[in-house]
Amino acid sequence: MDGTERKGRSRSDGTPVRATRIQDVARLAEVSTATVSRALASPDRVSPEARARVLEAIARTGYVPNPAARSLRSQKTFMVLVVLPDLANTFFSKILRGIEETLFEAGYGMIIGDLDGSPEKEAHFAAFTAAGRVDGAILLNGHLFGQNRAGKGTPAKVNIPLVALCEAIPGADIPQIEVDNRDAARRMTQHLASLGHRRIAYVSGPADNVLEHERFRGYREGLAAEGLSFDPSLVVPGDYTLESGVKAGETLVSRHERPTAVFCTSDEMAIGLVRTLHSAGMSVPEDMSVAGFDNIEFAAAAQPALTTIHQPRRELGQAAASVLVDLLQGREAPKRIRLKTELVIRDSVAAPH
Amino acid sequence: MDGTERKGRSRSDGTPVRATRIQDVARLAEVSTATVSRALASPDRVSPEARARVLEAIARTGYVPNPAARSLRSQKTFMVLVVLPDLANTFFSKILRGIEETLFEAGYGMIIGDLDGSPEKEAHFAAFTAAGRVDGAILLNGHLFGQNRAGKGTPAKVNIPLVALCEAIPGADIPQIEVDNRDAARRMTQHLASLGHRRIAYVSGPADNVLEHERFRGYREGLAAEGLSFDPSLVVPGDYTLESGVKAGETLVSRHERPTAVFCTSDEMAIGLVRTLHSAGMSVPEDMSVAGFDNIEFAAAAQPALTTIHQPRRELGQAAASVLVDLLQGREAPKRIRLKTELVIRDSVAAPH
DNA sequence: CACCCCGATGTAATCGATTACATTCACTTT
DNA sequence: AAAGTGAATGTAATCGATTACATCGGGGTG
Repeated sequence: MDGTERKGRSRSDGTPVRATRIQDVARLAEVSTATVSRALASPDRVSPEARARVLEAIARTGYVPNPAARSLRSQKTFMVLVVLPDLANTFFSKILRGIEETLFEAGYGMIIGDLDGSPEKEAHFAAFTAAGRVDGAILLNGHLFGQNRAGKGTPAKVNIPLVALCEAIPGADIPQIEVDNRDAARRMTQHLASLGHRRIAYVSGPADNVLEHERFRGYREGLAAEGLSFDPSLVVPGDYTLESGVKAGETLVSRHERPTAVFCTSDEMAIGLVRTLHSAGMSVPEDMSVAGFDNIEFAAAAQPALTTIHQPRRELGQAAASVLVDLLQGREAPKRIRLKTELVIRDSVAAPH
Repeated sequence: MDGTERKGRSRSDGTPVRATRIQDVARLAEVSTATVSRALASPDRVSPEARARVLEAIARTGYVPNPAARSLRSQKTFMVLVVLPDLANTFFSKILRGIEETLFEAGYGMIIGDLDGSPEKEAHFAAFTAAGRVDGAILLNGHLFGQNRAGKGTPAKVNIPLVALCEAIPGADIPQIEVDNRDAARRMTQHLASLGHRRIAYVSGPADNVLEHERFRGYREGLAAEGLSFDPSLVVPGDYTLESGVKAGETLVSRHERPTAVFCTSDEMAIGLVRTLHSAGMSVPEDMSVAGFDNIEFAAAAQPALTTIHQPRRELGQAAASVLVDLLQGREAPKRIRLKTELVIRDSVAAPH
């Protein structure tokens, strides 16, 4: 041993081990710390021999650069924040997987911010971002960090690349990744009409939802394209939850003149609605066809298996992450990406009796 | 203006804004940086007047400490890594929510590591952890970072607090948070028996799964407690997936002497099994009772609504996070926490016909 | 041969907060 | 009154990597 302390291995006494530093590597490779750093960051700026010695030393010591130091100096964290309203919702978690995947490949880590409906948390994550703990963020919540809300104190300005995913953020000038909701709703409506349905009900999402507007527009366009007139009494309000589907079902069952088909703008609502119909002694699709939206896991397992619209969730996540990475690395990125959906035909829809 | 540059607000020209530093606050409050730091970290070590001036200056500038600098100096990141096998699985995402919640309250951020079955990613996250990017980790994957695997190079030793959640890690000396699987399985088995069922089938999880062993043990104990003998032919292999439930259903339907009740060790399998029974013209619970495990979201929405065992997922996450935070802050923490499950009685189980 | 250029490398400033150590000053103790 | 005590604060070293600038030496050019 050469007397200079600081080893990478654990000592026999209980002294806490200190990680190898760039200096240790430099000493071992008999070069300066600058050369070590360069050998890693821009290999073509050092001679092949030096590079080889450095790599050898790194392998021997198991050196890993200290991210805090690196980040302090270079103002980069290689971390991305993903903000979403509800982590427990499968719809999001599949998207998250796509995001994580792509970020991982690009060398970025993913930090999750679950808002849980709390504005306090939203503010926290905004501050978090402003503090420079992440290089960029993906927003799944349809808000821009309470930017335009009445908040206390100086609303820390967020100056890093942002990407909006799924939920559009009105008025924000950031790239948006989404599914073509209008087109999807139109296609489903036309699918129902093409089977012979004339009275097609629509169970909506929350009225203030941007997605909802698009889907509703698609529904009306679909009706028009098939020469059907729009009947406001066939629109039943919902909020994407299973419970609201149950309620919508009750509304429809109590009607004199029932629709022959119902287009629900979420699978959960469709499943709730089917349940109500069953309780009322009706069967699906014989007495009424029911279509959903999203193609969640259980759409296929439901009884009857649900005809619905598949959203490419993993791909949505990948696309958003990939746009963000482009922005982070100074490349150009499209302002808007619209992914295609797919009509998934199963058993809950049939021709009217 | 006093000539010293560096403001917190944006300049009219396009110069990128630099965040306020502790020095800016110190100057404004007319104290040293040390006093600012102390005013934040240990308020009782500075005079009330100084503290007030510092807080005032912080409020005016919107100062947020630079985490990289703080972390470099203090060797703390206030980040926790959560490693799990599949982010898209609802079972995990609800747990995640509990974790995030608790970590958030304690001031920690959550980084997600989705393994996705790739050993490469596992190694990456191990290195990630070893590099000191997080203060601790929660493992949901039943592995200890490939610690005892044949890997290339020096396997970076992980020296930070770890907590195992749900999946036990055999031989690892780290705190474990789990549900009492054995007790739960025993209770469900006894519930079925108490309704009069004598032939109770068991659809298992993967044979090498620690949880599975516990549940199987509980099943046998339940039988014994009710004076029923164990019949190996009533054990059908599964792997927790819906598809394996479908298969298990086919196996059972083809039997001469069918069981009157089936206990599936996951809800997904139970749902798949019910589907097969329906296709075979049988009805549940009239012709056969079916019970699940986990109480996933759709257990209640399934047709018939599934009798199952509820795992307190959010609480599991909270407990794990809270144990980890205790460890991180140098407090004592229990070596093992077992949360109680709940028997959820719905419609898929009834007395035999 | 003198000069310039360029690639390879080293030296040391820098990022921003924490904290060991030093200093100051008011007040108590003997 | 001298000395000691302790609270409040300041000075500057420190964490570890990056990188602007300096240096060195070899090869090409006039």
